[in-house]
Amino acid sequence: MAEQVSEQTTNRLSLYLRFLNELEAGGVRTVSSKVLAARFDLNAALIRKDLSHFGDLGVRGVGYVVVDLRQRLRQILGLDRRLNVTIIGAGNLGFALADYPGFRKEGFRIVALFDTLPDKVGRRSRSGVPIHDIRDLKRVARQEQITIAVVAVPAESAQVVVNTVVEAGIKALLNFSPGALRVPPDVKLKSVDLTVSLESLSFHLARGVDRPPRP
Amino acid sequence: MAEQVSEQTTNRLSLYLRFLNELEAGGVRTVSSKVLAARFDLNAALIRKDLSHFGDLGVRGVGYVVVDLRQRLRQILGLDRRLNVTIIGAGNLGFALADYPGFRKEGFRIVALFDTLPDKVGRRSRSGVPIHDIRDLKRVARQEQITIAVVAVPAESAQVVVNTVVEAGIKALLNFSPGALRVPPDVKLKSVDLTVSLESLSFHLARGVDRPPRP
DNA sequence: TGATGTGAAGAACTTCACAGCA
DNA sequence: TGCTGTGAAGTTCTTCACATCA
Repeated sequence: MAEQVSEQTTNRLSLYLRFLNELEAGGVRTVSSKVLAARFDLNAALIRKDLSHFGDLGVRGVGYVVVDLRQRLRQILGLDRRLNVTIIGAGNLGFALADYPGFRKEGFRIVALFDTLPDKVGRRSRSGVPIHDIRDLKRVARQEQITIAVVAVPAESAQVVVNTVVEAGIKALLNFSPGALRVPPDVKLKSVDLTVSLESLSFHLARGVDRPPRP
Repeated sequence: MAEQVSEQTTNRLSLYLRFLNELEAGGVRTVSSKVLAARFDLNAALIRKDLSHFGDLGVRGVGYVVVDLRQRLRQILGLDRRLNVTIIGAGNLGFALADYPGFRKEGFRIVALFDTLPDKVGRRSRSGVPIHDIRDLKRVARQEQITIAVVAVPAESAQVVVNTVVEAGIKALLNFSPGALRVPPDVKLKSVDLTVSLESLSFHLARGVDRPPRP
């Protein structure tokens, strides 16, 4: 239970949790690894392995008790506490993310936007998130107890911004800028590279996605 | 050279290409797998393996000729042709993506937005992308030769929208909605799940990102 | 009986180490 | 000599198969 848990397992835990939310809302009492597997097109053993990292969460012969597993997953994922998020970069993407309803749903709160442009600073996003000057990041981060930063700035300024964020003591970053960024080992950086995603699609189109599957 | 190439390899090819663009702009003649490896914090052998899937692209004792490798990668990734992209969902996120400069850079052209709301249809995004009625998807897709669709709609409508896109003959989808979506085997679906990404960060915060690295 | 938890087998991916060639 | 291309070894992740237990 104290071992390393892989990134892949972690990501799947999120998916399981989302499904458990639905099941609980629907009043379902228990769920088996088989049902979870069917839902996500995964192997049932993989789901049991994923969950077994965190103790014996299931009941033999029965499956997993929905309310219990849901609560446990929320705890494991750290969603049982307040998570204050900031978005750096009040451009189109930053604004869209600030108002993205999906974030709010699982308990994340977008508490601040940051930018450098004087005519943006002082304003608010549509949903009311205030825009601060990036120079105030450290102070605001402490005041608002921000633990996660979303970086949505142009590629050129990405590394500088990331450095600023790290200096402000924030240990978890979700980055939307392209390019290789460096962070200290105690900081967790997760990147969403939109260009890589599109190019991967282009590759599949170029190759032909319908070539015969492995023999 | 005709074998299966893994998703992971494909994604890295995009990164290599981006770096080669910089090198070519800087007038650099050749680059070794070692230099590429240092840049991306990868093993040099991995880079050689990635590239060797596509023939003998390098020169022993020298490395890779920048202009040649760049051109070859663009070809492999299917970027040597026009790639017309549509965005389904003219909400905050859809608009932000439509105007995202990173897409245009590598030759992707956002040619259309789609939505269902009558007061959005007929308008244009800031950068001038016209918004169509989703019911016209099939016609517009053919007219504009759209090969890639970006899905940025609320979770509830995602599967319906994906079905519509598939019916319109589009074989490559980049999806931003949460949840498990189904597509036929000849369609390539790539999903960016923002909630999963944030929850993965939350997990690392909860566990402590600075626990001792593997012994 | 039915579904979990898990050691062992298998598959996929990465790194090592070196032959081979400019 | 220097760097690629690649078989073999190593590592990580997934699936199989079954003992175990409610």
